[in-house]
Amino acid sequence: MAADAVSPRERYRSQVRADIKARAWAQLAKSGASGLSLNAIAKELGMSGPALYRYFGSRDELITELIRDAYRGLADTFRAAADSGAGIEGLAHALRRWALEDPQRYFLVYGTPVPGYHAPDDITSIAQEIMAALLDVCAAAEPEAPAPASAGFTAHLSQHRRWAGDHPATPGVLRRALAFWTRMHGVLSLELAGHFTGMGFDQDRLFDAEVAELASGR
Amino acid sequence: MAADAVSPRERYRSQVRADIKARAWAQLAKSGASGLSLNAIAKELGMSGPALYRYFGSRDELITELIRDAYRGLADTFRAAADSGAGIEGLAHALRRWALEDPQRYFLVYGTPVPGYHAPDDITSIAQEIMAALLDVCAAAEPEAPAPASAGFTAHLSQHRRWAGDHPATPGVLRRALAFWTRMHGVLSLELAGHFTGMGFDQDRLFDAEVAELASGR
DNA sequence: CATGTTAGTTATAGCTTCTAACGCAAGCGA
DNA sequence: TCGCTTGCGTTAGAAGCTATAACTAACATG
Repeated sequence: MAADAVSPRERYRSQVRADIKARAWAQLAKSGASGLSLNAIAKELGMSGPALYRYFGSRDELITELIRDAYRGLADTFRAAADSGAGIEGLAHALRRWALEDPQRYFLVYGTPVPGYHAPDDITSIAQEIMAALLDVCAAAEPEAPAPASAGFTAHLSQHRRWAGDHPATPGVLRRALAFWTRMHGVLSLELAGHFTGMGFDQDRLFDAEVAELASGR
Repeated sequence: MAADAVSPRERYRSQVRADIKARAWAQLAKSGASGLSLNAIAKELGMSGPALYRYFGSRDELITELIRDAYRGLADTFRAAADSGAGIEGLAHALRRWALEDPQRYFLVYGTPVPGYHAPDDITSIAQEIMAALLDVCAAAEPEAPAPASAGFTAHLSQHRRWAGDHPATPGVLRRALAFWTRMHGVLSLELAGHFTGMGFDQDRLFDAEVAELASGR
């Protein structure tokens, strides 16, 4: 029955944690990760600084939680796209929508690394979920075009496929998944960082062109 | 005669500025931009905190100077490669060498943007130098392969080429330069951020494969 | 030599993260 | 229902940061 009934204390606690994270996301979007201030969040919530440490042990712990949620959201987005039968183009556009929704969230996952920082294990396992969904989509896509220029590397991949876990992907699919990752990240992160602003061309079209070349096996 | 003789004061001043920047680069490589501390640098140089403000007006000013130097170094690297007749492969490997030399320096240019920050004009003009060198190399490369998948975008580029300045590049060259930028950045920044570590494959080979596909017009 | 410039100092304000010690109130078990 | 425990929030404070202000000492120039 009420085996999963949460105590009022826990209800309140998780509510406050959610409030804190909501403010943290807002600050992150406005000022970036370096501008995230626990003190400021506490004041916004009407409580005084150190109270926040009841909910998150440190600033790093809060940021790690945000990173975890970002990975989780991206994994869900990829999984939903893969399960709904989206092809490579569909997955690419789902990725771009997710990224444009909150660029700083994207950079939390794929942005500048902090030299000392190591993500906890459960985050790397979410990263594997993302890769698995990507492999699913690539495997279901059109039979791969040859791509002779990187035939050697594809052969290399067939002997170094531990990162794909137990996914039954052909070497060509592995190659395609890596190409998806590197190319989509390349065009997307430059766009999100604003390196294309003022250049005059249509950024939607650039992305679509990259997707088209990728999907056509080129 | 001694019209360009610098006074001992100026000599000393620029020497101290250089010392400060050297320490700043070291801190940056070790702890990233967020871990850069003016106080720590001052103590390392044997002077007390506020003395440093004689040389740099603020922390932001110092970081902007580092960003400027990073852009300058990348522009020089590109220019040298272009002038020595390097092809697309040569330029790509020059870029990768420069990036691996100091990953945080690369991320200073192409990493996570800080929402409020706008680079001063002289930095964006260095960015145009970089683009010009890239266009030179792409223009001198093999006659462009068709790349039919993005023919529409190439046509779009031919009408939005203000960003190329007065460079006499064909639309195909413009397209190729953009592809170089997005793809090389994609694979490089993932490598530098450590997203490939532990995946098992050879990162040199992945980069070479991406370069090969790019250079073959695919 | 006198004067102005510049590099360094200390003191201080205001911000940050984070720890420690305390009070109060809400929930839980008997 | 009573009392105990648990946990939340408080203030105080340490240690760090950026940055400014006021002052001193050394230097360069008229």
